Amino acid sequence: MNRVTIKEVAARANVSYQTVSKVINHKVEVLPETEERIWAAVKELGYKPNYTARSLRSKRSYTIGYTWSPTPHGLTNPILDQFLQSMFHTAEQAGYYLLCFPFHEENERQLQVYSELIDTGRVDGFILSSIEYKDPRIAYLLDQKFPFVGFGRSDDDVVFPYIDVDGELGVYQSVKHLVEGGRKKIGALAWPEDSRVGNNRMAGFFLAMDEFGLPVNADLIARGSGNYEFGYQACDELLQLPSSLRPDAVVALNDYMAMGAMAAIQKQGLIPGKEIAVTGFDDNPIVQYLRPSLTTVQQPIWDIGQKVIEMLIYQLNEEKMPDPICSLIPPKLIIRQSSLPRSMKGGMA
Amino acid sequence: MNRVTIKEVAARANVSYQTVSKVINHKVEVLPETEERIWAAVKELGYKPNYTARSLRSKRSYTIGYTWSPTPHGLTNPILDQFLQSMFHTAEQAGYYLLCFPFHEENERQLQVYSELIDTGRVDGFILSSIEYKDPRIAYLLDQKFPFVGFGRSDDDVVFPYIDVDGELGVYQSVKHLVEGGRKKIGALAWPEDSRVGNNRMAGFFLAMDEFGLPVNADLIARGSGNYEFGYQACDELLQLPSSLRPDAVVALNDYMAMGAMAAIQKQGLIPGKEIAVTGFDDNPIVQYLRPSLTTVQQPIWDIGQKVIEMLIYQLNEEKMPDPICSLIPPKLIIRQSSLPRSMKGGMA
DNA sequence: TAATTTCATGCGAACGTTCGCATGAAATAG
DNA sequence: CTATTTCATGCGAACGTTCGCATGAAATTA
Repeated sequence: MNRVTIKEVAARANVSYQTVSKVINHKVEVLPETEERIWAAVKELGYKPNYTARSLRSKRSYTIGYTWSPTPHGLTNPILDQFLQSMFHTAEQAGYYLLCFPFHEENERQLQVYSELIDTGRVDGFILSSIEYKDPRIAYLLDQKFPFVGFGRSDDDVVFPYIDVDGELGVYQSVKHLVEGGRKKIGALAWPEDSRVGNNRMAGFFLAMDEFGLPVNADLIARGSGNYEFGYQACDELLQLPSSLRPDAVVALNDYMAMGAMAAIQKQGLIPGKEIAVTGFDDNPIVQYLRPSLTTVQQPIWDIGQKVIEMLIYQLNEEKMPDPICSLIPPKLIIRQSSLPRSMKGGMA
Repeated sequence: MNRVTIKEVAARANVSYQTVSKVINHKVEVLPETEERIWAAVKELGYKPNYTARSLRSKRSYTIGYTWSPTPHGLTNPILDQFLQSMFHTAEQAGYYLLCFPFHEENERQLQVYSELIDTGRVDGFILSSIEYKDPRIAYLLDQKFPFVGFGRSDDDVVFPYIDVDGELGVYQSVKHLVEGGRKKIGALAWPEDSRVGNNRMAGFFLAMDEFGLPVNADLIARGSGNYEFGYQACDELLQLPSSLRPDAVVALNDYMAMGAMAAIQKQGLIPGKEIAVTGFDDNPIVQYLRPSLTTVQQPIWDIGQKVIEMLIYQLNEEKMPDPICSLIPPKLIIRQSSLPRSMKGGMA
């Protein structure tokens, strides 16, 4: 339990301890002979530099702070595990670790934790997710000039480093795929209009509808909490519409709503992917097993976790903003059975 | 960005900085008047003690290390988010944060990371999960006398602090419930015999079968990787058995296998919960939405995360093992449609 | 009134590094 | 052969705390 210090290494290598420090940190060239002696001593004694002392002197904690909004009850976060693991791995390679702390819904309390971590010197930077419009954390960190990188965007006029999935493109691809399958009356299951992520994804819906010359019918767009129940209920209501209005496809902004929609369709004795196509978003592993399996949009989570950390570490090392300061990652449409093309007969009618 | 130090506080309060330290840490009694002056200065300057300096001197990092085995591809970990959040909250209340680091499958590399964190003084203790038989981390940490608490057990003869879900009780309850519903030929979908968690849960199966006087038929017990595909395939094979042998209920050791089993049953034109009952384990939020909804065993994850942290902090503060050194938490059987009682006619036959 | 105890606060040192400059020997130049 | 440069290493200080003991004044006791 008694730790080896740099002085013991120095004594064994017959140099001053400061020289050991410099050699270890590659701050100076010494005689090959000396260097060898030092490394030998390090190895023989099993010396590992004390993190705290190093951190105190160099004013770097080699620690990255992260918190995220907990999954609402009744859902699981399909990307959390992979996102965290990819960040841990990328950070470790650069000699960093992640400090995870609780998420507080209340803005003031939330900021308190961030400022605590900054003022006590526990972290060198933050990764932000669960970002919304007017996110107070972004204003605060920009004001403090404290390094951070977001997974996701905030308001368009706020400039900060982030990586985001191109949700617009993802939904655009979904709609395009549906149209190519002969679908014409396309509905959507979305979040409320104050959802940053939701609006981004819906932009792809509107763009595609416009591009393919399809009318957007406001009655076919339902907004609510993005869970299974809402998807079920909203889709059930769509199915009550007179057959002239009833959608032949439903784009859901996440997989849970899509699963709810599929259940509602099946309850009516219809088959998702036949009478009514359904698409989701996220590619929750479970959806490949549904009957029919769900067409959805997959986000390259591992890449995102990696990039987000790399961007932050760039900021820490170079002390300037990354260039480009932000980037969008294209997601991938995974086509399955829930969006089979409309039979030719129907498509030509 | 210039941080306030304890000396500035001292200057403003007209005392020595050491006195400020003592007052802040409640190490000494001073005149109420002086104390007031100090706290006022702290507040006015917004002083937050530098974590690194404090940590260097007091040899405590106020940090807890944690890593976990990443979810295999095609699955999501239904309890990860809640487990982490509950630990973060509990730790925060005691002034601790969690340091999360990557999981390495290879034993030696894995231990390297643990020893690195210990030797550099980055953490005061660990929480362990994904524990298996002969877990090298446990041997190592016990040998180093480094504080840790496990979520889960290892070999029976290894004594260390842990909290575990009573998987045996959970499966026992499942079987009991099935028997009470008139089921007699009960099969199981399990992990391989080298799975610590699996064997614990299966113990409940055997206990219940024995207690209710039902024969255990080895042909009705399938073992494999606990995913959807295995559940599907194994159950499909059970359904091929001649009707005299075919099970009227299947106990799966997790929800994914249960979902696979339900799909296999449905493929045969049968209804889970009618001809063949199915139960799972974990209460993945999704299973309440399946048709039929899945009977399963729910683990009180929030409580476990809390307890595990409390046990560790007890060790850190008291410098002795918690008493009792380990405890089992009873899980809760959630009864849904996949395990409806056999119709009386069938039950009496 | 002198000796002792109590109380409130101060002081020096230490935790284990990194940083910037100093130093002395060897090598090169004039 | 002296003056200068280069090279390898050493040295003192600092980072911002906490810790243990010292100190001096006030309060108590004899």
